Amino acid sequence: MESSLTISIQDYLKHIYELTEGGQNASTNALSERLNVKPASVTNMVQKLAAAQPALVEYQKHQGVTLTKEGRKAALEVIRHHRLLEAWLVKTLGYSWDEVHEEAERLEHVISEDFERRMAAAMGHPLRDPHGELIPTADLVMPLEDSTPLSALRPKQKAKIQCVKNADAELLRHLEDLGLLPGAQIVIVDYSSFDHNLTVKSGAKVSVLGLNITGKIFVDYPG
Amino acid sequence: MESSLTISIQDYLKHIYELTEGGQNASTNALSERLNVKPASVTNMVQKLAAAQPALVEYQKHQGVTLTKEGRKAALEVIRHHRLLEAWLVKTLGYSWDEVHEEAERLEHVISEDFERRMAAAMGHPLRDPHGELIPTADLVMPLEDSTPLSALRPKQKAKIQCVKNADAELLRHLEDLGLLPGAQIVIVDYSSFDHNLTVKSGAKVSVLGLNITGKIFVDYPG
DNA sequence: AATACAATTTAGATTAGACTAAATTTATCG
DNA sequence: CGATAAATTTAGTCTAATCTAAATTGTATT
Repeated sequence: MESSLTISIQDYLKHIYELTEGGQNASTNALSERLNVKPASVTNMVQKLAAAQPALVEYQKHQGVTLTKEGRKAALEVIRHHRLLEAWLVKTLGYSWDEVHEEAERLEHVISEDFERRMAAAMGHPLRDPHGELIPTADLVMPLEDSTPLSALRPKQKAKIQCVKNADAELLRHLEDLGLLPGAQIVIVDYSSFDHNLTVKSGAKVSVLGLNITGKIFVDYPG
Repeated sequence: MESSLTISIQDYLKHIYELTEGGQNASTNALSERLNVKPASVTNMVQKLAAAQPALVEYQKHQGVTLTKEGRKAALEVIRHHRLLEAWLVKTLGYSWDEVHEEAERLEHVISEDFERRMAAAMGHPLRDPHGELIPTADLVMPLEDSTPLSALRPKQKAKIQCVKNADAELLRHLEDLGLLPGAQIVIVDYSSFDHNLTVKSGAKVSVLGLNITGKIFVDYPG
């Protein structure tokens, strides 16, 4: 009985959170895509959710959904579970960063708070998961990102890859082949609007555009 | 999509398996108790299950349920997950043997076969879980128990505790306090039908009857 | 063999979460 | 500013798993 929220409510909260990070509302259509549920079903669910849990979720017809502060915490709980699990599975069972997401996706809903604490402690309370994503703290605060999007860098700048966001397994494997994992040192070779050419420290030259990239690569502020 | 069985079907199979180990059928009432579901619901579910998965489950009105060979394998899969998870959680996250059951109960339904393999490999393919229960093999065979019920021992016999079955968390804590964990050396002090008195190696004298015992303690054949 | 009790099943209702099709609202753009 | 497209919601249906209450079947006992 650790949590009275059903699995799918946790999923709704998580995806509402992710869609509202930029400050906007989460539209039923956007949620529909992410959840693989038809828009009409999302409307229905979101209406019930807002009626049943007004402390978590705010909904207005045709305006989409937002989370309350408390709702955001509930979402961060799920995200913390997910990211700790990814880190844990990579560390203790040798999962690779492209395999680990799917497994964590299922486990995140069923682990106890005790499990969460034990994992965190066993890893020394890590700040980031294997993709470099920030892990919400135990008191459910999302730390501030202290790095910069790739597109903010100028040619010749040196940087270290910090985080690879929203990439699917195939892209992750590709990036790994190229050595573009979190921690990799890179130098910006050429740069124009969306044509990011960069060289990893080893000297290999890669076109990020050539990877048909959909996610974003974040890097440390260069020193 | 690893498995097309829903969670509750897995639970039905697992409990049918456990109830039919002695060769009998599993009655709807017995299942009802274990699953915390009303008998009428069990009948209903079991009828649907047998209709939908005749390769797994056999059902006859008023005669209860049995598993086919294939059904038994499906059940052993869940039991293997459970026992590997218990071993894994105890080993890597420091869970105690009385805490670990509940967590494994939830996780057993959502881990992948890959997860199962990785755990098994990481622990060197253990034969028993923390309670001493045998872990079904990777090809889903339940190994033969090579130890003996406590009640088969005679006074003065020495033995080593191998397995503590079906005990709840409270009893497990009590047994732990007394040093009666798997691996403990014991000597049978007195014995009469159900009044098992035994002495642990350390010298403490314990009445197993006094513990109001509900599970069974299995021990190695004494040498 | 008759009766009574327990176990099991049937029948019908309920709930949650999804779906489709149709209606409505909002946005866009000549 | 009105027409059309896109997004959203409404209304009604479906399925799975449960429930309760009532009916039935099986079992034991005298």
